[in-house]
Amino acid sequence: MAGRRTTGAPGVTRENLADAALRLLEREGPKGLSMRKVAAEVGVQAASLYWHVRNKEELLDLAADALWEGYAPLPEGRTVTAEAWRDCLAVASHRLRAHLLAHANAVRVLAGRFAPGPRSLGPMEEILALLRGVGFGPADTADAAYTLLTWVQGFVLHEAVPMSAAEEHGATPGEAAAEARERLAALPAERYPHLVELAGELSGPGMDSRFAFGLARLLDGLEALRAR
Amino acid sequence: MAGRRTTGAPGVTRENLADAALRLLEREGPKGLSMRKVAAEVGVQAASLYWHVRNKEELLDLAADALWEGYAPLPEGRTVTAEAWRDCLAVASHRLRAHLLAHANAVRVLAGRFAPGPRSLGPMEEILALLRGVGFGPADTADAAYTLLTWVQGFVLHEAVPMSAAEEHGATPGEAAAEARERLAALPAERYPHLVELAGELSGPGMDSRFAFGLARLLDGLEALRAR
DNA sequence: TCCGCTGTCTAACGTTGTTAGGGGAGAGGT
DNA sequence: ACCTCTCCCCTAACAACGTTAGACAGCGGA
Repeated sequence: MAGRRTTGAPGVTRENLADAALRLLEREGPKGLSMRKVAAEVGVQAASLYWHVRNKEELLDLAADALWEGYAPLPEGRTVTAEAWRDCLAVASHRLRAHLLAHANAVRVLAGRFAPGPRSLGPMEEILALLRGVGFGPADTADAAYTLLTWVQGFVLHEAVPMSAAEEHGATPGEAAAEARERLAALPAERYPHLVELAGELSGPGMDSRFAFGLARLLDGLEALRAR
Repeated sequence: MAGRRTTGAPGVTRENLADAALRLLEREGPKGLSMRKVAAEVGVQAASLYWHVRNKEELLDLAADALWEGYAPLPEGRTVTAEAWRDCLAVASHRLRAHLLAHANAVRVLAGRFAPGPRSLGPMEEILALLRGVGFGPADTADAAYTLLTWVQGFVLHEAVPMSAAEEHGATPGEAAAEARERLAALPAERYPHLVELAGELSGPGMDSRFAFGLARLLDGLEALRAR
């Protein structure tokens, strides 16, 4: 038969459907995700999916949760010292970004869909634990974790969408960045003086350092709060 | 005839198509946006759209740009004093959030699509000007503006998606928040101890104060950088 | 008058999400 | 042995979608 699953437990389960959707998303891009293709991926006809899943919306929720499969919690046991909390939060943020960036196509489709499943709450729990563990109060912990997570996701969304779009168009990241820079520099300078001036700074491929900058500012802000 | 445009200059232009798409998005939600309906909204058959627009993707880019029509630049003229830059950045951020939140349905569809048009760069230019005006260097300005914008968009995305989804489902924001809290509280406490403990703090409808918190931390971080 | 351009139309293509209804395989009871 | 029930998949079809091809009406200029 044509399309058969390749990994994991055999049956047609909700879990396998979510995995298949994710696999398809990553392989064929956002437009390549249809019920029929997901069905084919698990070796079944499209209508059969509706036995396991209410509709496509629910499948996407499942996929959004399955995205976090294998997102390991921080190296267990070692409690976070009061001095090292900054570094711990930093590596947690970097891991978060890396994980999302590794599924750029999925991020593009599933953005804003994180919450329905328990697995997608893993990162939140991890960060909450970190903050509470070093003395932040309940309210501050909740707000700080929320700030950090929304920022990382907003950042990665901006990073992943052009990446995934460029790939779909058959361009390298470097080309895409260069084109973005040119578009900025070509703007009317009297209306957008600073954008034109900073075109080079804004559209470089140096996303790593940009992420580090934002993270440092955010952690500085949290440190100031903690110092009170 | 059935559907006719109601405002603006008469012809079928790219601009009017973008407006119609935006209007439709807000009125009927994300699934209500089809080429046929946009065409009907401007009083024309679907195929005619392709004279003005390459495809739906391009229409959405246009709409993402048109979202920023009427986003007035800050009260002109008055230069920002070195003491007031914090407040200025804060009101700029609040205006940004309010503007996005006023088009929650559109945000849900157009997320990550901000960049193609010049109008959507207005907020960026505004913030760049502010930062440069108070002494930040070129690189810091670019990174800081990027951080701020990505955070606001990530925040609003998380805020707008459940809002728009709940409305589609016919629920009030309060009900949606209560349901979210219950879902968090019902999680396995041994796997997600902090999420369960902080369910109340995390899922309250107090989005305004949560936004203010994140903004304050970010501005604190920027202030620390500037003080060096 | 004829030409070419602009902007719309009708008709159709293939694909999508989704529903209705049928059927077979296996378990369990009698 | 038979019946029945539940589970799971099937085929067939629907309306709606994005998109293309090609024809036609109105227009300005040669």
